[in-house]
Amino acid sequence: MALLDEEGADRLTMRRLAERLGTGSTTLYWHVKTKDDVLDLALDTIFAEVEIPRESGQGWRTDITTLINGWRAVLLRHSWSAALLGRPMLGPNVLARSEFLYATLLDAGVTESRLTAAAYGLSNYVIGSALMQTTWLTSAEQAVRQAAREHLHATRERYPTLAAHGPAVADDDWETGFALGLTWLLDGIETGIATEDAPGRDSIRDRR
Amino acid sequence: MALLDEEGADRLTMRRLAERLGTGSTTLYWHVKTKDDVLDLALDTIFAEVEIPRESGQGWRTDITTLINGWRAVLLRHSWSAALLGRPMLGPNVLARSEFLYATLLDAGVTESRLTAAAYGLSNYVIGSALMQTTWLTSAEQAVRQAAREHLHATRERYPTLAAHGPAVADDDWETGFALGLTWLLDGIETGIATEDAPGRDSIRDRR
DNA sequence: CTATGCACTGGATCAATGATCCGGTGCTCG
DNA sequence: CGAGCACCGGATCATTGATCCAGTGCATAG
Repeated sequence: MALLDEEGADRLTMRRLAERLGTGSTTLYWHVKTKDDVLDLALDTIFAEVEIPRESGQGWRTDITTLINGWRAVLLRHSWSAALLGRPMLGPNVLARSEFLYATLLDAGVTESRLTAAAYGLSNYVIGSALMQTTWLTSAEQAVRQAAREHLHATRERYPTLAAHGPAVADDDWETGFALGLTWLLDGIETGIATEDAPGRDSIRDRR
Repeated sequence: MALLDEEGADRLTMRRLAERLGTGSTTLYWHVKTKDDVLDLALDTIFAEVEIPRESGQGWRTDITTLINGWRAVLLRHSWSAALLGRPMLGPNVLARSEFLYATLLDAGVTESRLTAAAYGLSNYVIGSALMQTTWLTSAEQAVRQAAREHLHATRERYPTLAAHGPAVADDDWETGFALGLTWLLDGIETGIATEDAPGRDSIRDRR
């Protein structure tokens, strides 16, 4: 984790990791089958940092917002993690957060027909956002971002709108933008609860 | 592109690519600086397949929906692409689509304060969705998916909700789920147009 | 017709890296 | 005290991205 946080995913080598641990590189293979296992373990480990709201009594929107924001914060704090999300996440910590997400949505009255859409929508939004942001903050460090801005400026007659109302730059833009999109998704989910439009099927709330 | 489509990103080697092109591996480095350039070029190439709606007259929601759906379709068609999205996308084709997105939103009356949020929200949502879906459809092929289902079933007392209302399996689930989340985002964006809540700032529509 | 220059090619080669083989090493428990 | 086992690591291999440099063929100038 320390090695990943400090130098990024591409600088993680079995040899470097072993050196960091004060051991031989081949020793690692006694504890781990492949390097991918190391990444899978690291990825699941950071999810333990995401606090699960318990019995907050603030309502499902608040709970889910807390979870999603915490998820995003962790992904951004460990900037190497977002690029690794393209692998199956089946670790216990990831599953525990998913369990909470599903349970909270279900408890809030989200119909099963919309349940996966809601859970996946929220997850995908976080993943995409974190991936996009870390792409521009870390892999660029400054060189690529500068080059991007210059390139946009140089070709501004071809992409006038993009050059004028360019992509986010300040940190606040990322924050408020993410929060805004999250409320849109939550509003949509909430509307699905109030207005049940799946005919012939009782809502969960009615069954209680 | 053919090599990537057939065998995936991890099987793309400079040697294999050269062999496929009937040339020596080192020859490639005359035309391309690094392997990353190849990936960047490939990534921008597939964006050319996304058709930009032109003068449809169907309204901004239809146009944007068409663009986003086309974007998603391309990412899914080339299943290697989603995992590569964690790199700066500055190719002309990508920029052209972004330009259209920004311009359409702006023309629809989205205030500048919400413009980046809307554009990024939509983009991030597509990226996250495509990444998630391709992760489960390709990298698993079947083995991982099967293992995941068994694992969920084996530990169902720990994750009861997740096991009962498990993640999407059928193709239709992905489609409808994505469409649903997209409408939520669009609804949120549309609400921002109708109800202007940024005090002291005129909406673009008012200035016309 | 020839010479010059240049776009382009590819075999040899290097360094880094993931992974395996296999012979140790030290601790524990009977 | 000795057997068994969890654990270690040097040597080694195959793969891969990338570079060096000696060509090769073609077009154009003289």
